[in-house]
Amino acid sequence: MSNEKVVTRFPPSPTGYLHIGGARTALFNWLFSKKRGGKFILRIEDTDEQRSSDEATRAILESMEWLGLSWDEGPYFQSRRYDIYNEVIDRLISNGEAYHCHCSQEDLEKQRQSAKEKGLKPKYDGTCRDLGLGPAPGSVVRLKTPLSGITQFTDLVKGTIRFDNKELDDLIVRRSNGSPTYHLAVVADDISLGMTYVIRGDDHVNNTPRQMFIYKALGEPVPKYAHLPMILGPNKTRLSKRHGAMSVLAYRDMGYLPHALLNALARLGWSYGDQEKFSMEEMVEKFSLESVGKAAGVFSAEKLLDLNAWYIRESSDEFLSERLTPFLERKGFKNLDQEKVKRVSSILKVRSKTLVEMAEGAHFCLAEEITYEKKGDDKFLKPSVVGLFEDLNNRLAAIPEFNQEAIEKLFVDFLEEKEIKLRKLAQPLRVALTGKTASPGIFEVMEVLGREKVVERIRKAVVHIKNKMQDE
RNA sequence: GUCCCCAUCGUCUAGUCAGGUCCAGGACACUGGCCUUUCACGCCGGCAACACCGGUUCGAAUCCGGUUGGGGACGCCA
Repeated sequence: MSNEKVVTRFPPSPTGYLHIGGARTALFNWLFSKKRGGKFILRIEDTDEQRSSDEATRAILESMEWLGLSWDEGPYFQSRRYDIYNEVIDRLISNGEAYHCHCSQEDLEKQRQSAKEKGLKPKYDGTCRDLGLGPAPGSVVRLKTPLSGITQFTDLVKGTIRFDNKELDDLIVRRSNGSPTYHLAVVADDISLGMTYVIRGDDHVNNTPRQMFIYKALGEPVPKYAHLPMILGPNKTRLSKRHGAMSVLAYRDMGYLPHALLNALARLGWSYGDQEKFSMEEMVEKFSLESVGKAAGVFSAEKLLDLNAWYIRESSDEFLSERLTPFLERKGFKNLDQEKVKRVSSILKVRSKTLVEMAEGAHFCLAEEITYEKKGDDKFLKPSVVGLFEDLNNRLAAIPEFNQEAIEKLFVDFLEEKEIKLRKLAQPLRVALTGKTASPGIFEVMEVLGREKVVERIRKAVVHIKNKMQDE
């Protein structure tokens, strides 16, 4: 392992929430810096004053924190670093690497139009390039890019990529309102923050040569690049809000564990043999840019769900009850007994794919009253079980210890005496105790519910059945 | 349109750099069965792919060329 300094960054622009694609870029940068003992920097690219919002910034920070992708430096805000960019632009101008351009936006638009009509790539024709113009109202500053030659770089995931410089035009580095453009700000920041690796989405491949021009004009070393393949929506086109580009926070609210999301994201594009599940430590230890694939991929919500279910199953009761609490509170449960939440978590975790599902499943245990599911009520709460329920209730009230083991023993004797199968009794009882036809094991349910509630609910079920009989 | 990139089961992928051990492995989904007090979990089994064409080679998923298909970029957005 080299002792090369590693500095990576994640630079979202706060024009919307953080979605899957951004989160994966952040994750890969984070993993790479951790793996190499480097630094991970968060930078907010808010140079577009129109579209940036504080709300989006907050959502991004909240998402990063929830995911646990901690940053070593930042967040830096580009909007507060204009001095740096202006200094760089002025240097470019005085070095003759950039020039003032007076072309109007209308002219440029016309140029683009006619280029397209001729089947050419729309690009600036360089009208002002050698005019030696000075600044003027409404003018911009453009970089003087090479007119010929080849620009190439070795992408750490895609290999060598080369561009003919003729394909590129003189990009704007300072807008007519005086603000720096994306390319300029990115390069200036990456230089000033000492970035050594730029790991970003595939959609930036074409931006790379442009940014390399700026580095060269400034006489600065170019960082190493790694372009991650795009994440596609289910329709195989770019992820959009219509097609699965949900906010990271939406996943949180749907009851996903951050670790599950991170694991799913890691496996989208990166692999380590056949391994599917990784602890965060393993992810860091095993991550490498060489094993990142080149092809774009579709994010699978089903796989995420499976992973989430697995991580829930594997989590401790302690951890789960903590995570579950906000979801229970959202359902209106207040002053929760944490011990009880822990116990219900333990019997629910094997059958919950999300925390939302789990909170739903915990209802029977935490709510004062339950309502019977129509289907279960009709099918199982019948007059034929009244006698059994009453008899059973007397015995449940009488056993010394009210735990699973004791209850099960009581049942064995009871069933033998009545000469019935457990299934004859379990389903009606399940409906009586939980209101539902599906629940954790009936003995587990009883223990978690506690003797008092069990006896009460069986009694209420008996009353309920008798009422139904009268109504008929 | 021009440029850049990509191409293994429905999806994520292993295998491709160092061609034979791959009539292609794993996972998710789907599906048959077992277990069983329900629902799950778990276990056993099934379905299912090297885009196409040509070349190199004794031999190609793997190397080369082309075709097709897909994605991305072409902004005073990032």
